[in-house]
Amino acid sequence: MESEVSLSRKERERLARQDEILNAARQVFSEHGFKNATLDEIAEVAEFGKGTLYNYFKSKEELFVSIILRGIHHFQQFVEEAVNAKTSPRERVEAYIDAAFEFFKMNRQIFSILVLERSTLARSLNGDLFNQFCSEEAGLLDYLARLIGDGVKKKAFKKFDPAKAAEALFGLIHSIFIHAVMQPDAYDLNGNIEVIKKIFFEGIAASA
Amino acid sequence: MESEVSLSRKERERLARQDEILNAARQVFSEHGFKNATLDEIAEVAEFGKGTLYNYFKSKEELFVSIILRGIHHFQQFVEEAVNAKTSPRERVEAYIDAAFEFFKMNRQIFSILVLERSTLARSLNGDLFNQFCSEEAGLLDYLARLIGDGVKKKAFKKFDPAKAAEALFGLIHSIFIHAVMQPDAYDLNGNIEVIKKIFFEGIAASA
DNA sequence: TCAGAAAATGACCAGTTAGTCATGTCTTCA
DNA sequence: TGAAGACATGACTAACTGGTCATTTTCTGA
Repeated sequence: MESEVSLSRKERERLARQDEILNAARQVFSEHGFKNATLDEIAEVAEFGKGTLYNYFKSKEELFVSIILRGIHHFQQFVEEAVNAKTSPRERVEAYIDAAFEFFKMNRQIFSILVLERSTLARSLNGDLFNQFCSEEAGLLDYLARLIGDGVKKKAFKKFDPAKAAEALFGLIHSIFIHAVMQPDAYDLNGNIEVIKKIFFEGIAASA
Repeated sequence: MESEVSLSRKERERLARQDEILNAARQVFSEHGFKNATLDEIAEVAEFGKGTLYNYFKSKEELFVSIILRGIHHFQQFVEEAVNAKTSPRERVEAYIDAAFEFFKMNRQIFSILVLERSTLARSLNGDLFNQFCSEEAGLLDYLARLIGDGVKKKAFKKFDPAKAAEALFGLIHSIFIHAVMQPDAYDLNGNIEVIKKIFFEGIAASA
């Protein structure tokens, strides 16, 4: 009984091995996509036998979803921290956008999974796991919608349905992620961030 | 030699059969996605033997790409017609947006393929076919960029890089398509079109 | 040190499916 | 009418891969 607050060595070791597997899987999934990735390759990269993977995860799907849910969590934590450092609604939304891209730059692998596969998840996953994903994603959207709704209340933004505006901003961010993932070199990421910020806040129409 | 300008009966019949196959394939691909769709099901829906499909298409990939390229062509034709009916830059871009959604409503199947699979095409297709798709898609983007560039020149729009603004508008439109495809019922399509138009032209920031 | 538990392993199985091809059917036209 | 080519067909094959499990290896505690 040497564990008081923390986990026993065995438990820690088990978690460390699970982490190894998750990292290997993230790499392989991000290279080949869910369907094309094979458990044989994941096992090889993780330096475990294939059978061992099944001591840690019930199925390929569950392994995949674990990676995605982890990624979403880290992302949400990261942007919340950045947003909380600001006070005015506009600054907070800008902080959100900046943090999103900051996180993207640091976590390309998880994003190439999230961004490229998101739209086909419904077909890749069984109902339960897909619903888990959906509610996590809805959480992300809700948070952004609250940020925007706050700005609307404070008259910093025009009268928009916050949920719809959040969806739109997601779409703008998403489109840049996709382009950046598909042409990793020679993509003017920073320039594009400025463009979508300017469009989202000011629009393209010339002032009257 | 009864054919002068048009095709012989044989050629016409062949094209008609090819069309049947394409229609069946579009239906099956839109239901299951590229990877999960099977040639057996396509053959069954088309009411041909599986072997027959190979008299018309070299491979599953080629069949898939044929459908996509056709879809893109029809889309481009349709929006150009709508855009040409207008003169001012803003009206033309609005016409583009409206036409895009009009076309979407009339062609859900092809869009559920284009929108859901676009991001994974690089992994589904061999290099040549993927490049074909890319250049077609680049054509779509170029056209929209020219519309916007025209507005910038005429001072109807702010000084934006037209290519980047076009990408952004694509992202906005795309995000609505995805949501609409993923939750076909109970999605306020028209409301969302208005929102992205308002955002794209005016932005969300309250006027100073 | 060693017996028994826990964990790792990878050959194997079963299901799936893109693509083939030998055979059968239809069309054409002399 | 019938020979010859064109076209349709679906049973079959070969390749792939998620998941299993009997066996081996490692760990643990007395």
